[in-house]
Amino acid sequence: MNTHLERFLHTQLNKPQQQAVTHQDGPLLIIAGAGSGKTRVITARIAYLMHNLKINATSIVALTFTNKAAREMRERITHFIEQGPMPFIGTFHAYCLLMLKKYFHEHPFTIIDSDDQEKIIKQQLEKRNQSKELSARAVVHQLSLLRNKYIGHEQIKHATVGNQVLHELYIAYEKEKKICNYLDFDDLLIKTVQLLKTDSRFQQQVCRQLTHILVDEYQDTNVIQHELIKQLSMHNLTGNQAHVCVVGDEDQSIYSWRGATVTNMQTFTTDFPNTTILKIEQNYRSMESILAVANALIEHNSQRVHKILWSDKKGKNRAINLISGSDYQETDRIVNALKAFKNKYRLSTNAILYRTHTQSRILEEALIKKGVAYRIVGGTQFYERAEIKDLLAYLKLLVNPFDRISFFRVLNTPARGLGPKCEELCKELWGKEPFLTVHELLEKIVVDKLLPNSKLYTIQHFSSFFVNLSGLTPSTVAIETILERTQYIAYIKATYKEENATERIENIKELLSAAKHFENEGHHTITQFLEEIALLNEKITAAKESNDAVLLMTLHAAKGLEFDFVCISGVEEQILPTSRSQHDTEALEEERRLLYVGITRAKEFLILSCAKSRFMFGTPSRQFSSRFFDNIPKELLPSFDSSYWTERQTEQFFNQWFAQATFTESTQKTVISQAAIKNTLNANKTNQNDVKQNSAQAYKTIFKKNQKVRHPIYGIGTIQTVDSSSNLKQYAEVKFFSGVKKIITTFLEPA
DNA sequence: TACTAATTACGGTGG
DNA sequence: GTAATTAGTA
Ligand SMILES: Nc1ncnc2c1ncn2[C@@H]1O[C@H](COP(=O)(O)OP(=O)(O)OP(=O)(O)O)[C@@H](O)[C@H]1O
Repeated sequence: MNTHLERFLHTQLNKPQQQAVTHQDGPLLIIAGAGSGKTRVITARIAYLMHNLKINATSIVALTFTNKAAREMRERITHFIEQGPMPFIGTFHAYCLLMLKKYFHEHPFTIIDSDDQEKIIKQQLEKRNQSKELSARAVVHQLSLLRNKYIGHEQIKHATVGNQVLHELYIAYEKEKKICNYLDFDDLLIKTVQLLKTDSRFQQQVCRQLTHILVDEYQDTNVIQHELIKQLSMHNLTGNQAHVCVVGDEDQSIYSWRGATVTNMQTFTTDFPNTTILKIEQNYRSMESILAVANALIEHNSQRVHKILWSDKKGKNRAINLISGSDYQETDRIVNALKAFKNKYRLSTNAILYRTHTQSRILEEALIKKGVAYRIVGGTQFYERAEIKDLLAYLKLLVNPFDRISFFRVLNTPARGLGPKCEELCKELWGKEPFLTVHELLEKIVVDKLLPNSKLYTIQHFSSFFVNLSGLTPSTVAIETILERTQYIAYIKATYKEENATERIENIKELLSAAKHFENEGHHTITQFLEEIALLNEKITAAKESNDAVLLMTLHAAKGLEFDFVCISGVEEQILPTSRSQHDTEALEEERRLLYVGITRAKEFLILSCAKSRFMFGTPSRQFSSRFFDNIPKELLPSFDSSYWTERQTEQFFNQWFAQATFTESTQKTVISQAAIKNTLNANKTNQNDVKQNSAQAYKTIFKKNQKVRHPIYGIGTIQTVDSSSNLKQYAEVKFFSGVKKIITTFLEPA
């Protein structure tokens, strides 16, 4: 018996949690607020099942929607289960892929991402001369919603009746995928559910041993995932329904844009009769002053069941609203805050969260400049980079010779004279004979001499790239051979500038080391490699968590995680809530939940940050603080406008906030707002030296007419005139978005 | 016919 | 800032 676990069960869980962990009769639905220990229940329950009830690892499956949340679960479980087999813990998509890989062998398949989906639709739209009026992206999204909402091809098709265009596009899209042996992400779920319903052998193999199913973040599941759980629970050998345990929080539902519906939680009891419902309202994560902010905010949503979370962690003044003059200033302030907190907390317990990936760029710049280690989670992802996609396309062709998207991607990359005309010819031939492989098609072009001789030689050369390689070739060999034969590195060097080229070559090396990594794990062939990376988006780094770094990620990605210090950047109108949700109450409520999720990630300290101006799509824009601030009483969330603070003052501010807050456990009466304001005011009077020092330093920077410069408040501008007549100060007239301003050059830096 | 350089369009959260 | 598109050239 694992005494560590025993002790944990008795001392580290409250009553409802214990009940949830040990519950054995029928389905279980746990509705509990943020930070109330839902994930802890799931992980402890898995450990309990394995240790106390001696359930096999293979009989347990734990699912969730995002990679990050899945990883969090997996890591927490390793605290209980050090060795021996682990149950499957991962995303719905990963689980379905695994099942298809193991038990579905009718034909090999290639997994396509949303880029590829858009390409297929775009082609269809072009065929129909509608590529101008409809965006491929919108169509893909539309189809995805339907395919996640309706079960089975017929139902989906039926759902498109009434929209002739969508109907036809759906049919054409499905047909194209079939010809190319493609499965998109939605298909992983669709196919699995379909097989579970119709293929008794598949059903047997998948469900035979399955007796316990656990789902985290249930509020973010969509109809087909709900159906999957149902199917999975029905067919094990015991003849009884598998034990289903799901946990969720309606207030954290942030994926409705991809079909997630809290209805799944509301109707859970009807789909799973005799469900026991448990509720937990104690929050163990956040200081109560942070939780108060979250509670106040979420109260403003109309579509929710009233609940108030409470916390025992007494700490005052832990949440503030920080206002900056510009986005650049905002990032500087954030870095300052990080530096102040660094002494107590490891960097990796800090996170900067934002609404959109694009916001990360400017943060990244500031962090590099100030030498703070950081790690961006998600974002422009490794496997989305052009050079990686090119190489993977060659590899995918080895595995699936019907893969047209990959074929057209590499046919003329590196450029070899097989341009649009050649592409046109291929499409025409495939129109006539859809079931030709890429190689058969090229063969036909050569044999029938459908292009001038010089081109035919090029085609033969292209075909020779694939000779002696197959899906069974070891990954590294295949990658190296393709690199060699296509002269890909030389092409990169010739096409891109020095820096850019080396970066791309680095990425290619990274891909090679990922291949080596998987070879060492026993996935030797290129087929296996592609399967392994199909659902990945980040690169594989050997020592992932070892280097301590601040985490940067979207609010969506942060769900299910927790950090000592959280800073949410860009809490502004147009960003959070996003401009697209302005007039849609439901969408606005989801934005509010998104902020709620962000706030409730913080354990000790929280900054909601906004700037008065920001570069949006390359142009500067006046920003207004988010309407959500109006939902939070000022007493709970004091505001500080830092627009005119010097760096010294900023440091002092954060140091003081931090120092004061750390001893709030004792009766602490001064509120930070007073103390901090006093402090900043004093600093303003006494810190003249700062300015002088700065000016002496900055005077060395020579500013010229037409030079692009950056100002902490006005952002980027162009110098019109420079006035160096005074020997104390240098002035410059700078043209900003907001107009021409006369500025002391001390405040400028080259942009 | 294809390549290169210049111009223009576009931009949300994830698997 | 990037990707797709377009105009101009080999
Ligand atoms: N009974 C408990 N006693 C002490 N600490 C607890 C208890 N239950 C949970 N915690 C701690 O509270 C924090 C939040 O728990 P957990 O992440 O499981 O919550 P959650 O409900 O999954 O949160 P969210 O829904 O926000 O993702 C964790 O640090 C966890 O270790």
